[in-house]
Amino acid sequence: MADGTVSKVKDAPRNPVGREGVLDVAARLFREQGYGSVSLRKIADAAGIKAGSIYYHFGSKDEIVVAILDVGIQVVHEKMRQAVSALPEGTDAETILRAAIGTHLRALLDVSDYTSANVRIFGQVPQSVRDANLPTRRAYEAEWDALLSRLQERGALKPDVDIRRLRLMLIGALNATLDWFDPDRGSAEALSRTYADVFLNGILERQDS
Amino acid sequence: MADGTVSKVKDAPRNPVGREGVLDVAARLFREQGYGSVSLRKIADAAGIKAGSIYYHFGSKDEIVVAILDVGIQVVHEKMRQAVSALPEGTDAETILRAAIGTHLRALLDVSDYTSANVRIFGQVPQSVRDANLPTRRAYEAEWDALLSRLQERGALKPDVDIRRLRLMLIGALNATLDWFDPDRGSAEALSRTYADVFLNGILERQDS
DNA sequence: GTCTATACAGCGATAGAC
DNA sequence: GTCTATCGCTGTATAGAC
Repeated sequence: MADGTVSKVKDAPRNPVGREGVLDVAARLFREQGYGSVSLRKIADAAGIKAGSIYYHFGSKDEIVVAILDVGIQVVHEKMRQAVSALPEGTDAETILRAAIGTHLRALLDVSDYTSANVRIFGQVPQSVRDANLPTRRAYEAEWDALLSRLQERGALKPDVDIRRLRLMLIGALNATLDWFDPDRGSAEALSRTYADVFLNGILERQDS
Repeated sequence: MADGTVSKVKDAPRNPVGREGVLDVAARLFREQGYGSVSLRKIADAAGIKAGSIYYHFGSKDEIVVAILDVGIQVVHEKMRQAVSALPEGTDAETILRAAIGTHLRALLDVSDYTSANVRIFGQVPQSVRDANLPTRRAYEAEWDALLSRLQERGALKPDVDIRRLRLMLIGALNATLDWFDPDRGSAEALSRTYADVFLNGILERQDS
């Protein structure tokens, strides 16, 4: 207080929103309402600025959307990689898969508006925006394919399942939870356990033993 | 030709499109492009009429969408019920589930623009439209819940899985195929077999035996 | 970095002729 | 049953002041 910097006490809530602030607000709105229902005016309103001001930070609406889509994948990719590589060498396949599934599902349902916005609106945005997000997606998909291939090669997964198809089924099933997940009915953590149970062992009661 | 009816030979391709024709065209466009990208002008163009003419058949755009959503569920519901009830009494649980899964997936990927449009755009339409479609959806969901409960009661399914959650997981996973299914990489029929394999028995290689 | 003001396109919807 | 013409609204985007 007694140093050289000026501490503004009044007008405190009027600090600049900035590029980050716009992105955070936009990601939340896209997650909640989808692509078509969220206009630049709505984003500006929620951020506490005027619509025209957005163009100081971004060249177009598409530029905002691409940024959000990329961050959404990067967040879940990074968390998934860390969760798996944090496991001790020689960890069994079941534990590895449960970690990967749990991390993806928590990023989607608990952690990141960017990841959930990506899953929610990817199918709604213009083709050019989807194309811009593709390299980032491919990298995350490759991470999953590498993980699943490793497990299949060491004999932990059934040998006849195509890895690409398995990854599409798994990620697709997890992402679909966004449409109906309700934290009041159970945590993302508990849900991820159920998904792992079903994918790993199936739903049929086995009559052997 | 020699009877009392007049057979117009000229102007043959100019027959009226009608309510059905508009719905068919709209369902195809919604399936292909999503809700936000399909305007009444696009629908009219594809149907070979002018935008204003649509209002002779429908009171609003929402009315078109609700009609398509309802038909989409009714088609897959009816086919699923028929496929299951066509099986002889005493059919084993695995066969029943494979029939239900296969029917749902074929309706979605092969048979009906209405069903695929429903899955594609349901999350994009206004709340009022979603609400209008809810009763129809509930009926289909109840059909699945009844089927799964029957199988669980007769001891064919693991006893600890919540039926509602299992249905959400199953239908969600199947519907997600719409985002990536490519007939050039394999038929819907083959895909449904893989889904049944995974859901029934899981992906882990079993070390017993 | 944000504001005001505005241009311009496309949307759903309506009215009346044929 | 379809056409033409048009209205009002909302969207993205731009220009220039502060």
